[in-house]
Amino acid sequence: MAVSTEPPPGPEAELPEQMRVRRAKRAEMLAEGRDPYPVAVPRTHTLREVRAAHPELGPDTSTGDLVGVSGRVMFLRNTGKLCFATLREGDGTELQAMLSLALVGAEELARWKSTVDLGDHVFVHGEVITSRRGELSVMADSWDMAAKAVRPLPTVHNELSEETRVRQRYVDLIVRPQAREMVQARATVVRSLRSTLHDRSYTEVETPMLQLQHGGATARPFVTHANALDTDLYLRIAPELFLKRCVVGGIERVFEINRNFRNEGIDSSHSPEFAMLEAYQAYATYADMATLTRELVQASARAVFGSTVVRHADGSEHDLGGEWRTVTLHDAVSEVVGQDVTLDTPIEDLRKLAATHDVELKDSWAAGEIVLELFEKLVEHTLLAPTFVKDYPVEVRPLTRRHRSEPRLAESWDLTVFGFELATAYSELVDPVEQRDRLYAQSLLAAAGDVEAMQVDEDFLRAMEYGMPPTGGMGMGIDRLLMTLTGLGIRETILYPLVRAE
RNA sequence: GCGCCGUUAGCUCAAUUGGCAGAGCAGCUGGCUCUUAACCAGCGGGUUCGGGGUUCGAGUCCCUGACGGCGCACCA
Repeated sequence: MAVSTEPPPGPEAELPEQMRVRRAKRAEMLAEGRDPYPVAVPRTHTLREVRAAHPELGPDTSTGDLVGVSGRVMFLRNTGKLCFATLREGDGTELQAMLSLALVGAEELARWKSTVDLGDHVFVHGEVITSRRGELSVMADSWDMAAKAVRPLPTVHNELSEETRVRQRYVDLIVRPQAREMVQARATVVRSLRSTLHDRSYTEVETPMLQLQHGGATARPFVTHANALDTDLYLRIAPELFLKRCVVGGIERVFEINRNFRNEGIDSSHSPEFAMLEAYQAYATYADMATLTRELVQASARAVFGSTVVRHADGSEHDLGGEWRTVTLHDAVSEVVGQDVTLDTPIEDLRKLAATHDVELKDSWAAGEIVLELFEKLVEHTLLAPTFVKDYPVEVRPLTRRHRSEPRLAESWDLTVFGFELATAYSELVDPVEQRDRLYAQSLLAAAGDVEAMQVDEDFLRAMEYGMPPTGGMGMGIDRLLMTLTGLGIRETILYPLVRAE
């Protein structure tokens, strides 16, 4: 084998051909004294502004308007003496640029052809015209690089693989309009939620995400460490206990929109970090919170779609308008199994029912837990229209106030839409003595090894002892609200979902 | 955590029983003054996810690891 006279292969030599070519073009520009990354370009109009100023021009028209525009090159069509490029700016607006030999001269035209690649940001100055085909364009009298891309854009005409979309969301945003739309939809929804709550005299607060004790939900937390305090801290699984402290303190309508962290399974509807709205209202009950929740969701739909009719990615339309169905847990199960299931149904009958429907049960389960399991396995996925499922057995809502007329039930509901849980609410437990008993029971579970059980938060109990007014509380997943509105998976609604290291 | 499927050019994907790794777009060279995923002619581009094995010969078969998808379990 001959000895190579080439320099030893370095990182440059190992780059794909297309990246070497683009880096060479960048180097060429520098060698010619041209900056491939100028600090500014003399832009006078956005592409959108140019389009807005000339909405209806016929083919082959000159306007006399001189503009300086810039954008990312999305398509290139070079002929011998006339070049076309489609420029695009951040909001997706596109405008054609044209460069002709007659106007820019041979040297500048050649420089365009040899240095501009798909994906580059370019600046073009010239007259606003329409082409013979009627395409609104800027006919260049000069052009410059605004920012050279050294990595090739993926083919615009193929769908990116789901993994690339998630891992390289910036590329997804460049090539896929729906990705940009999701970002806007999410921002619109969050703005709408805040607006609806502010209209109802709610106060927004921010409570700790790093907590000494985790509570407010049953879930496995992430653990981290504070060096200054030499103590372990938990990333919060819910803001609930701090928001309730706010209610004790007199912030009688309070909400927070922020991230929770749960160290649990990851799938198409679960992310380890997820955005949540929690709202608490003094002198409200779970029924009031149902009305609030419906209004929040419907206002969000109107903010995004201009109507309560939501359009899913598959093209289907669903109307979330009007009143929503409310059904008790037991009635929901009764309907689907075709026989009456009530609080008085003997546990043996429930077990038989589970067996007939191939629902596996744990031996330790009480009647309420079996009914809930029947609901989750047989009913939940069938509830497509928004449905409040209410009045859960106390066994499965250990921290909730008892129902005012049936002590075996808790005043709580889950809102199910398109087969998954979107929100949950309670008439909150405010008796500090009972609260202490229940948290103590949880702590015994924790001591016995239940990683999801709550700890006894003495400061929270102290707050409760000062007296918390009757209060309704509600929690809603923001990501899931976006899923409800768009029909997409949770990883599509989160800009940068957690992914394993490459 | 368990099971099944997958990973091939910059991107999206092919490759028959184990027998010369291909296509479209993108790139490079040349041509073209009205293109719209332009067109015409030509050319280059690969650690077939990593490691090990079987075989005359492995993208293909076996073992192992990484990553991903789906299902189950857990959960909102």
